[in-house]
Amino acid sequence: MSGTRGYHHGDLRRALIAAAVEVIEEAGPTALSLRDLARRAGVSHAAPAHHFGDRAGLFTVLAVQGFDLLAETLDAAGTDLLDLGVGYVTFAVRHRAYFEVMFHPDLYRADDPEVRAARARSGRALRSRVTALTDGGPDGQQADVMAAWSIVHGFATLWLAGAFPAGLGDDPGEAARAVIRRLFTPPPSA
Amino acid sequence: MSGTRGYHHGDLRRALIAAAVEVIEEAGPTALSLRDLARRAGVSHAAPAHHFGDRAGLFTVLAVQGFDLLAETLDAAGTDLLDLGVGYVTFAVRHRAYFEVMFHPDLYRADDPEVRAARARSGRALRSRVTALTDGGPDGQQADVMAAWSIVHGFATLWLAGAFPAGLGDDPGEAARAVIRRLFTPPPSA
DNA sequence: GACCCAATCTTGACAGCGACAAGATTCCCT
DNA sequence: AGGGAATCTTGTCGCTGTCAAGATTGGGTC
Repeated sequence: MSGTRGYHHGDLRRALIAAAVEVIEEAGPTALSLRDLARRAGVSHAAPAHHFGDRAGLFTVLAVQGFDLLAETLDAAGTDLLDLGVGYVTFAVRHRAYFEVMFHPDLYRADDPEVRAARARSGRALRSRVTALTDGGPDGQQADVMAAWSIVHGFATLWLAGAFPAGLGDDPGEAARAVIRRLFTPPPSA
Repeated sequence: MSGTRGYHHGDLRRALIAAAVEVIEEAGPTALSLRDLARRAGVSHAAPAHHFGDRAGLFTVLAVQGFDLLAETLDAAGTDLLDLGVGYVTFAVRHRAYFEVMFHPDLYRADDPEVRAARARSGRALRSRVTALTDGGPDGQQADVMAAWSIVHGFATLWLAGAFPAGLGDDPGEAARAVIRRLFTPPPSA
């Protein structure tokens, strides 16, 4: 499994995934082509089909890995609600390729058992952390989670789409901090 | 310009845009094919190229129309900050096709002058309404706008992606109201 | 160590797509 | 009535995903 020589690649699956992440990072999921990935890995044009079945199969694998990575990130985030949110935004920007795939269910098989499980893991991570850090009533807990999720997800999405005005610097985590602070707290009246 | 008979379609541009919105609504922007649109409109496969140049040209037109539609929606929204947010979410769900295109700049020519102008219009609408409804200091105004935008945009995106748990009903506006309430206000302690 | 099966990868082919070029048809204005 | 411009068609090219069939190799068993 040392190199790419020989009939068998040896580590093709991993190589294809790595190349896919790179391509998506640079040009978005739409630009991803199985034939291009095969070319980059130095294998024939139909080799990827064996590992992923089809294009949706590859995206399905990426979605699973992405949700697992997000769950780990959230579990490892700081104990503060702000740090948790910054962790979410940082994940989206650092692992942009995974993030974009994860929240475009039309790209992959969203009802795949592994996807459901991975998504449930990251959902549990987010939910447990938020509910532990807010004191909304029993009725308000779900709305608290949704609010926290919405504000960080919206920030990440808008940041990645380049929708925010220029001049915010290049540290999304820092910019996100000032925004997330508005959640659950009245604005600092001047 | 009565029907589709004759060499000239008469209203092809509008028909193609309408068909595009329909397709995107059902299957996402990725599924859109110029040849399919031509088929639906009953014209030859190369007819769309004359009106939009290429695929990105069509998405560019949709982005312009979408940002203008959003600007109108925000201008017409209620005077409350909650109503403004509900208006944003309602726009995203009702005009899902436009919304998805608008915030995927890799689909269209984001630096197109008309796009810039339309985006500026909707940006101004959002900014002016939010700053009028919050009392954050001069330094905090930008963060206030970004926070409001983030929470409604995140809610809309997650709702459209089917990321929220089931059982929230089918009225995104109502569900959004409980979430947006968390902005700038402490949670209702039980 | 020889053998066989399954996993892996290749070759070949097909239909659909975006894009471009060149020609046909029609509208509109003078 | 005539002519230019706008609109639409036909034909073609390379690219893509997907399927089928064959070639090669690794790993386990006797």
